Amino acid sequence: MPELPEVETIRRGLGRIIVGRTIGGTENYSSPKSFPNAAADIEHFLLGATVTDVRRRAKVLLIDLSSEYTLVVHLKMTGQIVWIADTSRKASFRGRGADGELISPSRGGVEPLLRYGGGHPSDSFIHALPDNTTRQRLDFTDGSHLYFNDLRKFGWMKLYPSIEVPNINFMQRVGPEPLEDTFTAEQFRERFLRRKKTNIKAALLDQTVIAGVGNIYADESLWMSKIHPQTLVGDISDSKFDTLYSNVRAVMNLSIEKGGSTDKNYVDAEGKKGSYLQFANVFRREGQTCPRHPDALIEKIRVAGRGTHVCPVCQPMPQ
DNA sequence: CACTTGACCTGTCCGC
DNA sequence: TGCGGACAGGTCAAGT
Repeated sequence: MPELPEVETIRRGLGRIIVGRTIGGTENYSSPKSFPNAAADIEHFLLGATVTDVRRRAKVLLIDLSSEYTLVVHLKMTGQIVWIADTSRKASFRGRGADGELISPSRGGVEPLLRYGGGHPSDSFIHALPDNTTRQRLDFTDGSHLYFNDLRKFGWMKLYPSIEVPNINFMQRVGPEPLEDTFTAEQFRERFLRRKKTNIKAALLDQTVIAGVGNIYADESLWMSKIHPQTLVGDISDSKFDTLYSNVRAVMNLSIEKGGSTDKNYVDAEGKKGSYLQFANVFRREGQTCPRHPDALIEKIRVAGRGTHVCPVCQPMPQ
């Protein structure tokens, strides 16, 4: 689920909320894979530690602790990290999501707190946590909680000594951050040209080429750039690469501005949905007209084993 | 080595 | 309404 903009949105929210809070307890909900550290490590390096920073690399969240350990979190497809205030106060919560949609207290709920999501967007709701997707709970000493929820159990969180984080296999292999000011169009093109014989969609999804692009932003940036997803990397001109470079960055920056994309499961650190999909041009819009070509209908095809959305007119199939 | 496919999980949706 | 199969935003291991 979460791609770079979603993880970045969570990072910003968590950074505002949990830095300075101290972890007093934790509980696993029958899913050892979701938090596989040994009990002794949890005891020594998690409990009693204070959060000092929340960082992001690619789609991975890095929660730094005063114990000089870092809680590394990968949400994979359906993971959520949701902070809930002191439940003993049973405060009702009412506010607006990033898309302006009213968040109302759950019907008759005893603890109408912040979790939002699951199910269809039109019947979004808030209910108390934990729920049946909760895999781990962290308890702060001020009475607030951080829930790690993950329907499909692909995601995980794991404690590493902070100094070891750069040596994790994924961190060694992952490509540069595409939104960094120092990342240039030339570097972008050079990285992709190491994958000349694969199609551009597979290359965009390959985290060792550049970091952070997933299925949504791959389809959106290719549509903006008028490139068919099955085009071989080696067949793309330098000027098209410049266009794609700009559009990958534009699409992900816009999504961060909109609080990310919520299709089914994604919520930010406060349980709110993102609104980027309202601005999407092709993703999940098969059968609708292309914004550039009122006569053309967006198609859904399969590329690199993934559902892929294209306009057959502005993204003509390579021969 | 470059590239593709299947596996990891659970839930939902679609066609018969 | 029930049932089987395909599919879902990510990554790795194992295969060609």
